[in-house]
Amino acid sequence: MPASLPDDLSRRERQVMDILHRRRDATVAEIMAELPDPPSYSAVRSILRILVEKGHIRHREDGPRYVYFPADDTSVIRESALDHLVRTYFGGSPEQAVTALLRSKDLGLSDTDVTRLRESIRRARARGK
Amino acid sequence: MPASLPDDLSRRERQVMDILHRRRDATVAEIMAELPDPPSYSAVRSILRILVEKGHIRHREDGPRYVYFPADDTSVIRESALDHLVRTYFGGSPEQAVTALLRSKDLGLSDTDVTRLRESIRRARARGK
DNA sequence: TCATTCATGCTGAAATATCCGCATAGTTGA
DNA sequence: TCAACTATGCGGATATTTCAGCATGAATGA
Repeated sequence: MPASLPDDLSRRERQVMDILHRRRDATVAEIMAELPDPPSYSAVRSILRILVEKGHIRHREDGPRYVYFPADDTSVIRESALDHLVRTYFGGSPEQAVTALLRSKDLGLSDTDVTRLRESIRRARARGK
Repeated sequence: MPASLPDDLSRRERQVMDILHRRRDATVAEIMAELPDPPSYSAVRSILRILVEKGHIRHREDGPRYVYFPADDTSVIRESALDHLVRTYFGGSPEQAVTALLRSKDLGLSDTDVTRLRESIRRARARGK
């Protein structure tokens, strides 16, 4: 289960994996363009080669070039990422994480809305337990 | 804004930062105990020294020993981590992330509950916009 | 008191990651 | 056709990370 081994990734490797998760797939040139402080084309390909060896990504051929993409199932990886985030930054409490998300700028909810939703979650949870 | 520069962290450094965020603070021995495939005491202290130099952590003295803790404000770091997660794994949509969280095992909500809550969020959001 | 224990500061070596260049092969268009 | 362009495969140099050992000083307890 490679998804549960984030310790297996170096700095650059993690950057590349993030890009591939964001985009779903990408060519070498596209990855290079998105990398912070971009190294040479060859350097990017070296990293990709290593990621393939480690089994984190795969590639298909699109005409003359390769298109790389994450090897593991997206939903599994998402769950793993969420779990890690909740445990690391929110004391293992998904509720706290939800609350923080509800306050996200992009959602544009009022304080009243957030309070109300939190209450709904609390009730639903009490009911289930 | 060090919190927005996760690219500044090597593998071991990231592992240590995760531990410190989970625990809020820790001694060298405690960190060593939690590290996967633990290196020597000296090695851990080297990493801590680097993290201090980079400004990511600080320490206070507790009797004869140091207690290390993250240098940056927790709420800021949480927000930054959430933002990164949402952009990387959920197409920049906080709603999708919330939904995934609501389905979290630990919350124990039924499908009906989740659907209902999602609907509430959608409505609240439409109202606000 | 004073030996033991446990802490830190520092330094350098080993392991790993990062990066680039060269050789080669396929594609494209004049 | 064939020159220019753009791929990939591979090999190795450089830079960074990771690690451990030694010197030193404070706390501890017999």
